[in-house]
Amino acid sequence: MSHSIPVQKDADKLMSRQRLLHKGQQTKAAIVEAALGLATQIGLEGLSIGALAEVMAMSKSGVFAHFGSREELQISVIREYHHRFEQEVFFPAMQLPRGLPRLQALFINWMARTSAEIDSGCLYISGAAEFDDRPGPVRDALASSVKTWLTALHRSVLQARDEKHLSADTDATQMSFEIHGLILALHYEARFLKSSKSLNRAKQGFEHILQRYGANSLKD
Amino acid sequence: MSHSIPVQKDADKLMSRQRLLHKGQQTKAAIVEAALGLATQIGLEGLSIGALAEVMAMSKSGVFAHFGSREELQISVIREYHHRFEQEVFFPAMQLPRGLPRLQALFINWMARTSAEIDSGCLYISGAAEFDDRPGPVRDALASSVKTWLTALHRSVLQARDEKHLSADTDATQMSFEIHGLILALHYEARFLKSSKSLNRAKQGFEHILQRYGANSLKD
DNA sequence: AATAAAATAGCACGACCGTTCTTTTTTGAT
DNA sequence: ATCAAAAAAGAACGGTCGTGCTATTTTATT
Repeated sequence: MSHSIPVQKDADKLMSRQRLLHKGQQTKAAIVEAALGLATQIGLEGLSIGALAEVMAMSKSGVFAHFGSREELQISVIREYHHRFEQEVFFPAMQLPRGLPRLQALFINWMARTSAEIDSGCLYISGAAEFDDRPGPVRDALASSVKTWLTALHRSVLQARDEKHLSADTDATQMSFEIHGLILALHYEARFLKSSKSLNRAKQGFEHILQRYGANSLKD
Repeated sequence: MSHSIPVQKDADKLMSRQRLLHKGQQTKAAIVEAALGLATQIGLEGLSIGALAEVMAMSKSGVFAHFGSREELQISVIREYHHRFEQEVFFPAMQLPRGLPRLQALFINWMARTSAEIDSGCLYISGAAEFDDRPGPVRDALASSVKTWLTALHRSVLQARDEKHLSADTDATQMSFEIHGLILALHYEARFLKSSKSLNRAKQGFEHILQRYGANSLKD
């Protein structure tokens, strides 16, 4: 009440609202992080509020209140994964020049994200298997994230062609499909079959694809 | 008691034992078939005895008694899938001459099994995602089946090389890896992303791989 | 220090889970 | 037709699930 100008008052209210929600958002972020860890191990479907509460040393209802439903929790996990995928795979590659360098970086980062870490799997892959026959908002969120990423990959192939790093008749969709296959095979053989060589298999497969689509030398 | 010779009596006993177990095995087979249908839709983990009993119009305990545990039911489903995979993918291809024709048939049949049918997914793919971090007998049964099949594919590549249908320096493991990737991409994009074009993408990818590994013309 | 709001806990619910028992029905050979 | 064995049903168990409701505690502002 001691404030002189209304504008200042409104600004304070905004500030206070932010701080008011502070603690809540903080723990919610921590819950989502833990949930992401669980989901990448046992799957989005296996993710249960009870188990999550135990990990967080909280009550079930305490955890639940942050989301309002299990589906909303799952969607929050997907959004968080999307965000990390951007940070670790997409943005770093965007730093590199368009064309082959960027495309190659996307693939390398993608591989690392998919299989290099021992414990965590790829939510885009495990989630697809779980939700391919289960319509609903969770599936929609997952598919939307995946499509965003695959579109970015596709765009990067197009750019590489435009930059004359790939032959002019390159079918970008086909090439993206084949690259996607390599990642999926890497994930499958590394995570399920515990094959240690699959990272090199994927790398070499990528080389084959580059040759196939007439990639020029990187130094030109 | 009216039988004259003991040998004949023993033979009858064997017959009767077979018939004695007849009805049980019959319904068990029907249950496994229904379970396979459920598992390919909602996953091996999602498969529940209650839902299965409802589909079969039986009691939960009636269904349960045939397996003794849920894990045993899951393993039975995996065995049944393995059997059908052999029938529909492997054996038909074995009818063709060694080398490229057989390899190509394996791939074609595999594609058909994986995605052509609208409703049912591939248990080897969905199962891998579910059990890549879940040790135990179910995972073991699944991995064993998958390895048997991938080994057969690998052997077929080796034969194609031996028959001079592929270039002499063909890395069979690498080529198998790349083929596997195509199937996985097909499954992913067809089933999850509902992309109708992916079958042709996979076919063309296979052509690219054949060219890459120096496949000769099929007619020679 | 007081206060309103936000965050968390506690408790209970109905539903489904896999599994174990006991009882009934069905089967198939004599 | 008899009868033992096999198959199926029925009922109940402890457990976990997601969720709703009502306290209680914590937070951040005045």
